Amino acid sequence: MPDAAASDQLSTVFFALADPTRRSILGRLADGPASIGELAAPFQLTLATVSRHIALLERAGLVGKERNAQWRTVHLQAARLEEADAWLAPYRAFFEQRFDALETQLKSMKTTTEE
Amino acid sequence: MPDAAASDQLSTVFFALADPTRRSILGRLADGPASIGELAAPFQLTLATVSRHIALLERAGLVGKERNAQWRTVHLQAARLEEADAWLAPYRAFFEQRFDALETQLKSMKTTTEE
DNA sequence: CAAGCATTTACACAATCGCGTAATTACTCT
DNA sequence: AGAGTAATTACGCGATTGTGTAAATGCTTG
Repeated sequence: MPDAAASDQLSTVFFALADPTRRSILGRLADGPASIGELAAPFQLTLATVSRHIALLERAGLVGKERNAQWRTVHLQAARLEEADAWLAPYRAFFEQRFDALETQLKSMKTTTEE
Repeated sequence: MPDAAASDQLSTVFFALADPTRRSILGRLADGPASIGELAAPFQLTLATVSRHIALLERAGLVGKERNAQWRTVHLQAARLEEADAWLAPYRAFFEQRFDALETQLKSMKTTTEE
C-alpha cells in the first residue's frame, strides 16, 4: 500500500476494522471511554503496540483522545463507522432476501449509488 | 500484518474492502458477472494487477470465479459482506439517533454481542 | 526536585501490499 | 500445429504493517 495515508477515508476506516484487536477495542469503547492501559489489559500485547493500534483508530477518525493528567481518555467516534455502513447498505439486498429472485435485486441495485 | 492470511474471516473481508479499486469492482459485480478483462477496463491498472485484486477478493470469499473457455466469469458473493454488516449493526445505534441521549444507547449496546 | 506511573516514540525486523514488466499457462480457432 | 487471446504467476521494488524492546515524554506526588 504505497500511499495508505493518502488513501480515501472509507479505505482508512475499513482498514482500521481489518484487525481483531482494533475491533475488540471499539467494542470495549462502545461501553464507554477508557484509558489506554485499560484498553490494553485484555490483550497479550505490549502497551506500546496497543497504543499504536489506538493511534491508527484515531487517524481513521473512529476514536477520539483527550488527556486527563497523565492518562489519555479514549472514546468512540461512530460517525466514520456510518460511512462504512452506508457503503455496505446497497449490498444488503443480496443477503437479506437470499432466497428470492436475484434478478429483482440486481435491478434495484442499478438505481442505487455505490462506491 | 505478519499473518494476514491466518487472520480471521472478518478481518480478511474488511481488509478486502479497504481498497477503492476492490470496492469499485464489487460495485460493478453487483450489476452482474463479468470477466477479468471487463472488470479491469475502467482502471488505469495492468490486467495482472486487477487479476490479483480479484484473487484477493476471492480469498476473502467476496467473489466466485468460474472458467468459461479462456475467460473467468467473476460473480459477487455477498454472504461474507453480511458478516461485515452484522459486525457494524450494533454501532448503528450510535449514529442513527445521533441527537438522542447517548446513555440509553450505550445501555442497549451492552446487551448486544459485539466482536 | 526526584521518583514513579502512563503513554508515546525511536529503532529494528520479518511479512505483506500494490504495482509494473515479463514470462507462463490455458484455451480457441484457423 | 501455430497464432492469438485471456488470465495467472514469477520477480523486483519501495512502502507499510504489526510486533517487541528500549529510550523518551509528560504529568503527579512525595
